[in-house]
Amino acid sequence: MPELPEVETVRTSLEPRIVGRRFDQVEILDSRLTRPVDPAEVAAELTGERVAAVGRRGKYLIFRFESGLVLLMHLRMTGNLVHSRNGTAPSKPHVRAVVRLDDGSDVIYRDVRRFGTWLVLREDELDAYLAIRLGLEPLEATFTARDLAQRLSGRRAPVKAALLDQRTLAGVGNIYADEALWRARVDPRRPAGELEEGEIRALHRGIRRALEAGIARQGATLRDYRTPEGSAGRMQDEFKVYGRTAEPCPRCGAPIEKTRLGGRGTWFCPACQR
DNA sequence: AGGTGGACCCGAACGC
DNA sequence: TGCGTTCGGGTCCACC
Repeated sequence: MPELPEVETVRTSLEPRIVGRRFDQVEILDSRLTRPVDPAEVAAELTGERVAAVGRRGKYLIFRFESGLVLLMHLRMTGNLVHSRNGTAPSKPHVRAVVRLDDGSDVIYRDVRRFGTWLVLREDELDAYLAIRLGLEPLEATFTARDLAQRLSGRRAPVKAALLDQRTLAGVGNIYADEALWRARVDPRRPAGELEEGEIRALHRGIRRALEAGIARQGATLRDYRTPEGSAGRMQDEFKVYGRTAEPCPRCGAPIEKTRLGGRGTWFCPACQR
């Protein structure tokens, strides 16, 4: 599932391949992708646009065009971008859109579960759209433990549920939430507002370290995620707790437990996460 | 008002 | 073997 590290890896890989290129042809094969907007309308808007920059905010990819148009893309769970230099779009299953660039290469969007979204906005609409959905960027230098404390204070929801809320901070999903809480030695079931100052600092550090580790390994490939060059990430080999039911905690050796929190599978060490 | 659970999807894993 | 059921997860939305 693409979370911040996976989306950042996609952004980094795509940037040199797409900046300066023009969208020559745009084919949108699944109307769910642009719903409620007609896919033909979106394809027409994007055709002829030249890419000025590829950005990221939380789990969103942001394609900025020279005209001031913006394509805001969310991969959700199984969305996947492939860059094909030869141009020939590989006849793979679940292709939902194809963009032919002016150098003859193709950007292919695949999505098994069809949850991903493409939204076209004007540059001046972007900040407002993102501001109501997303909190601070956890890897920005301006994101401090104090900011985290402020976002968590007074909240009775389990701290993991608060981390999954994208308005608390942007980009942490189910995997990195569990990994960050393990690093911070914090029990995911604790009410967010009851964490002490030292625990907040540890959590702040744990979030950043977990996300940085994910970026350094080009994300985690469990099933669908691939970089645009088609390679798998390696972060799944470094998971401390995620998906490791009954395996020994890498820190204290106690068996990892699985529970359910906020409707999601949650893995933690019952001995050293307090 | 903040918190929670279901809907949206579909392939894989599981159970009988 | 084969079929039906369950699972999973990001975001939105309805409902407490």
